[in-house]
Amino acid sequence: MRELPKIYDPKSVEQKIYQMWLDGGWFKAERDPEKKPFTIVIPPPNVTGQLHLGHAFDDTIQDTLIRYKRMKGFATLWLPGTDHAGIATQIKVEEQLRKEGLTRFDLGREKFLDRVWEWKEQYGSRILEQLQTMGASCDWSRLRFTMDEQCAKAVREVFVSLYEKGLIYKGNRIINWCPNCTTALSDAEVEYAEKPGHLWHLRYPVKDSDEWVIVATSRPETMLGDTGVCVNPNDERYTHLIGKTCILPLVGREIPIIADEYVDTEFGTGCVKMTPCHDPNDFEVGQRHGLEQILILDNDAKIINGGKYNGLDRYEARKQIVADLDEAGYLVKIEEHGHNVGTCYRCGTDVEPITSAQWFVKMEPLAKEAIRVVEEGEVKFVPDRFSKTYLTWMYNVRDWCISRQLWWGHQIPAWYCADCGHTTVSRDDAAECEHCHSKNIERDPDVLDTWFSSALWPFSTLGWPEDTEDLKYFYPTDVLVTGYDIIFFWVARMIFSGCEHMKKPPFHTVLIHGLVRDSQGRKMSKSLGNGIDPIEMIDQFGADALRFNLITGNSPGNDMRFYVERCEAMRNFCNKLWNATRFVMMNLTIDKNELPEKLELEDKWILSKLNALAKEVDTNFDRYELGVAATKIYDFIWDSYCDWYIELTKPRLNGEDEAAKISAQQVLLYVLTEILKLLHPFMPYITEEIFRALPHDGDALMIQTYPEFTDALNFPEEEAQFEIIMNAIRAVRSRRAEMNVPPSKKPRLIIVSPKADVFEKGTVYLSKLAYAGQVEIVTEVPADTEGMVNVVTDEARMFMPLSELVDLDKERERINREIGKAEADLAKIEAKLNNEKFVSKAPENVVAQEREKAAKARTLIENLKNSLEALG
RNA sequence: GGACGAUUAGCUCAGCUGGUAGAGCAUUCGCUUGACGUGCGAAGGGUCAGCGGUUCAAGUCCGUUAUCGUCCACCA
Repeated sequence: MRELPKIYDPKSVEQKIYQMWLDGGWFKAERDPEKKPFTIVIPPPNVTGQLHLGHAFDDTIQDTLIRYKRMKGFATLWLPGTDHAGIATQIKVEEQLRKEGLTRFDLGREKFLDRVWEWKEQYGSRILEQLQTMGASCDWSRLRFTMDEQCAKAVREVFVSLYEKGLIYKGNRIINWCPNCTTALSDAEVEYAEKPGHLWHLRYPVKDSDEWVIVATSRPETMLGDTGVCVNPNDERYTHLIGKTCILPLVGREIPIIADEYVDTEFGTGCVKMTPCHDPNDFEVGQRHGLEQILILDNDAKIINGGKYNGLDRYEARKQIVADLDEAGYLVKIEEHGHNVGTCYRCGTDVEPITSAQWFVKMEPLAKEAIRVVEEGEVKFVPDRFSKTYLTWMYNVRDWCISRQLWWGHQIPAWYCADCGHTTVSRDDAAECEHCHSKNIERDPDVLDTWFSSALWPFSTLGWPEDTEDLKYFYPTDVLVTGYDIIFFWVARMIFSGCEHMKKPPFHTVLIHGLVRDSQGRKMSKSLGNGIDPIEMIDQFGADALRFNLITGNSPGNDMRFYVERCEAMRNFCNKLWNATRFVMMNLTIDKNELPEKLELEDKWILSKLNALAKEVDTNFDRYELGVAATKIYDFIWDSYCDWYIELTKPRLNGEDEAAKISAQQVLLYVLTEILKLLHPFMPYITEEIFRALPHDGDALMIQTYPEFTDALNFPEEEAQFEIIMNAIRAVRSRRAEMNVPPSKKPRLIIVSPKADVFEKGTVYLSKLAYAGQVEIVTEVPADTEGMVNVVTDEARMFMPLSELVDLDKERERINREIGKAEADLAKIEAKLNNEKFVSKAPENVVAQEREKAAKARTLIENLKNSLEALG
């Protein structure tokens, strides 16, 4: 038998164990027709990223589920991979280039992409290695990347088939433009921030008249692109102006005054300047009224088509234009006005609405099925409230802008003919225009939104569009685990993509978790410098401790604060389990894990509790209540097994009776082994390491069968009996603590109880755990108890001859206090039982429970009163 | 403007389908108790945000108010 060190050292264990799992090949998913599949695809982390606590949390949940299902006999596949993360990665490589004094344009597209691939080769596996330190049991043989050949094929197929169905189109529409990333963004990629601003009131003279209109704007510089002024048709102030024109100040352009219901008569002046190229609403109005479109900002948000302002940055232009308007007398007033500014979710730059030719996915037809599968429960969100979030979004979803003016990504498979103008969209790279067969064609330089390829992840990773064996066996996947922050980006798009291309939603459950925040509840971020590195936590406390910290103490969908102290507490728990094992091992003479024929009362108690635990844990897993399950296992190990059961076996282990010694070992070993199985999905490393050290069957703990409830080990009667003894022990300990009696002092303990037979079985426990010298069980109160310390429960009266410590007055006072409390309790219970409605309407077992409580309370009171009397 | 979440012990949070509250940390007291002081035993501490309702019974269900937070939409 191996000797274990006194303190558990995760560092010396984790790598070794992980290697052992890899060598065993147990992560590798096998398609087994005899088994049910259970599949999770990982939310692919950015290939250039580093593991942060959010990943650690997400991945711990997934690994726990996968390990549980694996032990439950499912053919499990946890498919790992990384995301090419278009903008994020491109920015990183461009930063690197900048240090060399280069831009991507200096290199050119091809060379730049080579550099990105180089970067990917260099850093792309870092996050995966970090994932491994967490203990992730991914099938690394199926590792995928959103830019690998297989995924590219899927992307191409999806793009072309959607195009053929008319669900992808190119259009000149208003989109969100990030001037820093110089690309279009989807609506989902814009974050809104409330910022203080102003409302400038500008005077636009009406042509051939002394009149003018005053428009209010928060973006005066966009006036350069104004092609109209709009009022509400029912606004009597302005009806006479409708159809007239005004002269745009500074520019001199003549622009029409139009009427549209869109204008709110209550807001501002009731007159709105129309800039169709740079405001989504103006764009819509402009379309309705055929307003001219004048683009006044280029890709860097500098003025174009703006005369003397050309080349100015948008904010610089604002200053100048306002100054010029003021000088020329067109500025009426400036009001303070807070407003929401859209910013780029990648770089934080203010986003500019710009009309631009981009590719879009037509969402309405796709959303229909994506709504149905959630409404009809084919896809369930846990917690359920997120289905509402999802549905609201899906109901109101607008067309998805999928083209990005980047180089890193899946290039759009569209070729434009210079001769006939036809667009060829093709699965294979086009060599000629499909319409006029001209070779004079050029490919669209843009790439697709990163989320376009992630949306296909649940089936592209399994081989689609090929009809592979993996796809047939593992699709649809089962559970998708992710944070609520990417429901729109990713979950929603996976669902409609799965429905459209696979005719089946990609998973039946979406398990949503919250964000990991710092100890003050702030989001962890680089700029705040409040991030905690999970690798550092693993280094300090072990992966198991980190995992347990993350999985407990939070509820699904809610954010959690991360406390390093909790990691420490969990590290202590590991150590506790480790030392329990040391205890078992140093007493172990058997080499086989089997239960004895004859079970003692305490054996039945612990086995029965363990059995009940297995059942509860199963239920909790079914409901995705992983934290609850983990806490129950923790409590069982620390309280039931360590603090009670191990202590209870000591008399047997140290006694003379060989058979008793063996049976204690057997139960200790059996329960410990079951504990390891129960705990393994949560704390894979330490449990596996301990399992190896114990006598065991099978190659590894991770492929053992998970414990299940069995009638054979259900002993409710014995459990209840043992609880009586435990209560007595607790009562004695409590009394002793109150009186400051040290454990070394072991007085005689006289027990008077109608349950003498139960206590008879418990004398050893009482002497061990209640520090009793000699335990005497009698049916009548002996005559000489006067002046002894009284300990009273509802099952027994106990006496300890510690008369030198007893202050009779204090003792009376204490007992009277206890009587008072017990009587108050009883009064409450009796009030309930005397309530006719309660007795008639409450379920029988509840009423019976109350009756039992009342009986116990009465006994307690009686016992206390007798004790009081006996004091004299 | 709309939706959602939170409000429980000093702090951070659990509490599943309603049956008079739990954990970790912190605090106090005691302990070389032959696995563990990263430990053991004991103790203190909560009108479960307020109000109203349903019910025999409400931290739990319903309504409402307040405070904080998140998301969505957005009127220039």
